[in-house]
This record gives sequence, C-alpha cells and structure tokens, in this order.
Amino acid sequence: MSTQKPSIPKGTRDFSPQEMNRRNCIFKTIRLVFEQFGYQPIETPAMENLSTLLGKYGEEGDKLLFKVLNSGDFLSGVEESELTKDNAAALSSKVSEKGLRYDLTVPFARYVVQHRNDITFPFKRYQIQPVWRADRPQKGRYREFYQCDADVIGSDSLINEAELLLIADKVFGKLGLKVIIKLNNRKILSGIAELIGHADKITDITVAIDKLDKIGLKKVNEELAERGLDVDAIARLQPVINLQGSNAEKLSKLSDLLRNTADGPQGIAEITEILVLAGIMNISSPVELDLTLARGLNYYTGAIIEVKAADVTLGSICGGGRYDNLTGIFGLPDVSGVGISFGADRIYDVLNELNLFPTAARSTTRVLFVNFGGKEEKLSIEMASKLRAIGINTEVYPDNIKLKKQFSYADSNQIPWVVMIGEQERMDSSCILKNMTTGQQDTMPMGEIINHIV
RNA sequence: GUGGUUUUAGCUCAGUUGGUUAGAGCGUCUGAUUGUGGUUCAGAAGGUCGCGGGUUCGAGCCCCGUAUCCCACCCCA
Repeated sequence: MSTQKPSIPKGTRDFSPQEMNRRNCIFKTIRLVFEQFGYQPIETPAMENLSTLLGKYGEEGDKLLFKVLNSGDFLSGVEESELTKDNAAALSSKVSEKGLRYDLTVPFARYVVQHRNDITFPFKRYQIQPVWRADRPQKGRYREFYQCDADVIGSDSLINEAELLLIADKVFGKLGLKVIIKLNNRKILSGIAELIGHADKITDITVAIDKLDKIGLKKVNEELAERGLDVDAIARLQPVINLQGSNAEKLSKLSDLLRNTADGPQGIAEITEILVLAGIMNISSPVELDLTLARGLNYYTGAIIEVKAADVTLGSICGGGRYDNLTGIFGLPDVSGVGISFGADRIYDVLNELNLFPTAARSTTRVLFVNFGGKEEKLSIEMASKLRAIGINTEVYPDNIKLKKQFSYADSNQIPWVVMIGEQERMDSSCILKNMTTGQQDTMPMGEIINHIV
C-alpha cells in the first residue's frame, strides 16, 4: 500500500488548539457586540445554487467562485462536440449547478426573500461563517476564510450606518486594536463622475483613485488616461483627488464642487448626517471621509465603510456599506439594507503581528488530577466532578503511568494546578496540591482545594 | 489569469566548484530521579533532500517538467 503525503488545498489552513483559542476569542468578541445591538444569528449552507451566486460579484467575482461538480454522471446531457477548451465557461454551467458561497451578503439576500413572510422588518441579523474564493493566496488572503457579518435590512435610516460604525469601534476597542474607520458614499462618487462628464466610467475612476495611496498621483492620472478619460476630464478631477483637510472642510468643498450633480448633494447630506450621529454615539476611533474608498462598488449604493488597522498594512480588516435593492434580483424590490463584515482571519493576523493576544492562548484547564490507578483513580474522578460542578475546568489524566509523564503533560499544556491523590493521601482523606508556576506543593484535606485555586 | 520566489529530520534552517556515510538548534523519546514538570547532565530515534524525468563515472547542488509555499499585479475580508 502506497502512503500518501498529507496535504490540504492551496489557501486553506489547519488551526492548532492555540490558534483556535485565539480565533474563538475574536469570534466571541464580535458575537457579543453584535448581540449587544440586537442582531440575531442565522446560518446558511456552505453551498448555494450557482444561479444564486453568479452575476452578483461582477465578471471577476464569477471567476473566483468555487463550483461543485454535479454528482453522478455529470457529463450526461453534454455533447462530445462541446468538450473543447474554449467552451469551458459554457460547459461549467452544464456540469455544475452548485457553488461555495463567496460572501455572506448575497446568501443573506436570498434568505430574506425566501423567508420574507417569517421575517419582521427591519431585520437585524448576524452571521459568522466561512466563505470561499478561488483567488490566488498571498499575504492576508486565503481561499477559505471567515466573515462575520451584521446587516440591517428593511430600514433606510442612517442611524443604522452610524450604529455599524459604533459596532466596529466597539469590537476593535475590545480587541485592543487601534483602527481608522473610513467612510465614503457611492452617490458622491457618482457625482464626481458626472462632474467630469464620464458618468459611465464611475468604476474606472474609482478603481484608479483607490490606488492613490499606493502608486501616487502621477500614476493614478496615467491610469485614468489608460482607462479612457480625456485630458480635460482628468484635469477636472484633480481638485477632487487633492481634497485635503478635516471632514467638515472636505464636505464643504465637495458640496460646492458637486452642487449641480444629480447624486452628489444627496451623498454629502448622508455622510454629514452619519458623522453627526457618530458624534453623538461617542465613537472613539477616528472616522475619516475618504473619497478614494471604492469597495464593493458592484452593489453598494450609499455609504461605503472600511476599517483599517492603524499600525499595520494588511488590506482592510472590515468593510461594508448600504445596498439598495439587493433583494430585487430575487424578486423583492425596494428593500434597502446596510451591513458590515469583519474579516476574522485578517484581524487574527493583525493581532498576531502586534502581539496583542491576551493570556487566553493556553489550555483552559485549571486543574489536572494525577492518575494513580485503582481506588485512587476512582477518588480522583469523583473529586474532579466536584470541581467541574463549581465551574473549574478539570482533567483527570487518563492513564496510570509514571508521574514524570503526567507532570510533563500539565507543564506543556500550561495547566496551573496539579492534584495528587495517591494511596497515602487516600488513607487519610487528604491530597497534595501543587502550584505549577511556583513549584510549591502542600498536603491538605480534599475539601480545601477549592479555597486555594480560586 | 500574469510575473517572481520557496521546498533538506516533527519545527526553524545550514549544506562550499557536482565527489565517500547529508548536518545544527529546538522538539520528541530513554536514563540519571520505580511518588513530581519546568532547569541540568548522558544517550537514542528520526531524512524516497517536494515529485517525475534528464545530463554525468558520480546530483541535495546542473537542465526540463510538475506540485507546493510565500510575494506582487488584478481584485478583495
């Protein structure tokens, strides 16, 4: 029998107990904050029908979908003449009708429409599940990763936007991570595109402007030209790209520039209102108006939100925005939603890089009972149950083997207390409690243990 | 999808112009200590050098292919 080298697919990862403890700490923090604001949990299947997913993320997104091959004879109904290289795209729709979810927002929209009669609007839901993208992995980019989404659907109020900013602020506050919250609005971007006479090129414009930090003004302008903008339009874009100052200053200048555009003034009014509400909510992270922010342009229609770690460059760790009519494509028009998504894996990477993980990175066991076998083992099991009953995580070593091995186990799992009940101790109803940090050990009545380890 | 890069013990990595039997640290295991871990000391186990082919008297090292890791682009959490 030939042995096989064990491996996992590209871009996926195993998580060790230590990593899981840390990851759970992130999930727990996010879940707690979501619940604090009244969001309710749902889950959706890892697989959706491809028809649900295709066409929702643009052409690029479709390519990044993991498709699931039909079970059984997946080639039935496929003509031999269709099995050609350049027919791959058309062929894939015939041999695959399911795909792994690409994000949590589209499945949520599908969920809302499908269960509309059971939902009370506005519906505030949260969802913490993995998503899959057939992307090429690199720093901070995985093919399987967790998103933690909170969305409100069925409410136009800007309070929701502000509340989501507060949620982000609270989550990162609890994690001890300094962040910058960036805010933009699709309507302002539309206004800008209209202003320079290229309303049709809003995507090209924003994609190019988005790189300002990275490649600089000169290259951005070159890219704009490559994307088909004339010299005049690029010239008229400069005042917008170069916009400086505080949020209020930027908004004031923008409001002047975009005065005569269709969407601009509305976008400015929305951002202004969100900032006012955010102010009332005492958000402690800086909230910056950033016109270069162009996330998820495919479906955002109002606010666009992004959160970046202040001390590390690692893409965005949280993003979101307002999407009008996302459910329209599934047959429920005129329902507006706004949501935010935390990238748990990137948050992990950032916390790890900054050494911000708290002490929780160890076994949660507080007490280990040494196993001496026989009557002593039985007694240890009983005592362990009593400790667990009062909320102390307790293990009994499963095998009666040499003490060296059992103490090593406690040591490498960083279990702080070890209890020994051997023959001697059993005889006089005592036990030995050892503090693994100091090395000190004392003989005491069994009932005394609790007083020492709490 | 495009470009670059990595791969040698469980882990992190050395390995000279191509030359006998491929090394270190950490970890693991055994013993010093048959009822005591973390420190110390003595010892041991552990390798198809990613995989497949080629050049050569001879390949961990050179050539070709392939997988994989990581990095950048595109795009994104």
